[in-house]
Amino acid sequence: MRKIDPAKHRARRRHIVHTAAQLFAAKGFERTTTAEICKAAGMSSGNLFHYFPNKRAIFHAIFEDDAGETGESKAERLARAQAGDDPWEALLEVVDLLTADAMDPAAPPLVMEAVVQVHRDPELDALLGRDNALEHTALTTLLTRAAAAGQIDPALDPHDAATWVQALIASLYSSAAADPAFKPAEQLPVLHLILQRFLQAPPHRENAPQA
Amino acid sequence: MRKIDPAKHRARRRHIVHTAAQLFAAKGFERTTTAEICKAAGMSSGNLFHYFPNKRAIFHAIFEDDAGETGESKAERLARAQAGDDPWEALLEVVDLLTADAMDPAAPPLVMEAVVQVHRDPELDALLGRDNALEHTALTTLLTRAAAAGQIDPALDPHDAATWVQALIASLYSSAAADPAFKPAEQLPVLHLILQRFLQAPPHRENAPQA
DNA sequence: GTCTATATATAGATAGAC
DNA sequence: GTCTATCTATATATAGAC
Repeated sequence: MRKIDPAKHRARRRHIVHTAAQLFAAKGFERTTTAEICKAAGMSSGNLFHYFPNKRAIFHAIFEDDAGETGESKAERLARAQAGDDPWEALLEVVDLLTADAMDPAAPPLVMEAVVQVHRDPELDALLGRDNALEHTALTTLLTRAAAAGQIDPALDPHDAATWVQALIASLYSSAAADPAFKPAEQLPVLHLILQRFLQAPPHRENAPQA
Repeated sequence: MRKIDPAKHRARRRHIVHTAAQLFAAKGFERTTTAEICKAAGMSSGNLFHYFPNKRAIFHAIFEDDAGETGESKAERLARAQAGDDPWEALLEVVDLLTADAMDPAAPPLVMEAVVQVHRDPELDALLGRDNALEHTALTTLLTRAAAAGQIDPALDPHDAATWVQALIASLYSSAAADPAFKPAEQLPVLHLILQRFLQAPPHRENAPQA
């Protein structure tokens, strides 16, 4: 029986998405032409549009949370990291998970491109909004648990703090995208330091600077 | 004598730039057409290109540091804020200066758009690079002085810390651009808190969480 | 599934009258 | 300085053969 081979089809899609992602990262969405994608992926225009209905769909596919052949999806890994017994340790694991992608040189420009496109593309907005909500919920839960366990400043609003943890992680991407000298891997320890000092309960102190 | 009126010419340019900025913020650079800018600015295509050689030049003009009719340029205000006697106070003033623009709803999307365009536009890269270097130098100087005055953690590398202060400020823009629920004005106190805790010398503590 | 060829649209920029 | 009219290029997407 030789119907269509869905595995082959998926692999071909992946190849297109991967090729296009490099181009989108380097040149942006609108300045990357479908002709360039075709050439880089080694196929014709007619064939490319056999796999995707339009250019935008290729961009969306970059951000879809597919599990890959071997590993878990990001949502699954997030759930697992969140499940740890020690809330502070679990928080650090989640942070590591969310910062890992920043080491891929293509990721920061792609994320910036997505932020810019999100206003003009409700479908992408929904897609990334779901991701974002998932992360925010995980962080809020962990921060609440960490506060209850006396590991962080109980005066912090967990919801606001989670938003800022996300913002700090996003800094890794935006700084890398804006400045080639900024290397996420090198800056990770500083990010950890900032998170620790921000979230930690401040002990009593005498000579604090006045804000 | 009725030569050309340079003041009128500048005002007309400003009008175009301001109009275009709103459109670029809402729809991005490439998806905003010169025809739309013409219509919104109330002029013809022929006339628009009498003021600017091309569309990109309009975008550049948004980020040029012109003093406005009345006030100082941003570089001047930065120099003044930097000159204060108390380094910590001066640092806060510089931070306030650099966060002020984030309250304008058009600014965050414009900044994101600029980050994305900077890779494809060496001229814009140079323009924003100068700005960035100016701010970084100011912050590094102040952080060095503050460390010498015992106001912040002397173990921090002033150069790295300055980079992160900039990253934290940039968070205000990128978070606002990515999430409509994020209001920079409301989040400013949290930013100050993070800066204070990050930069402050940490006193000795017993029950710190382990990183 | 893959190709070649092309329809269709729309953009940025210019020419030249007033 | 401002306009109308238009040139030229290029992009996305489709049609239809193999």
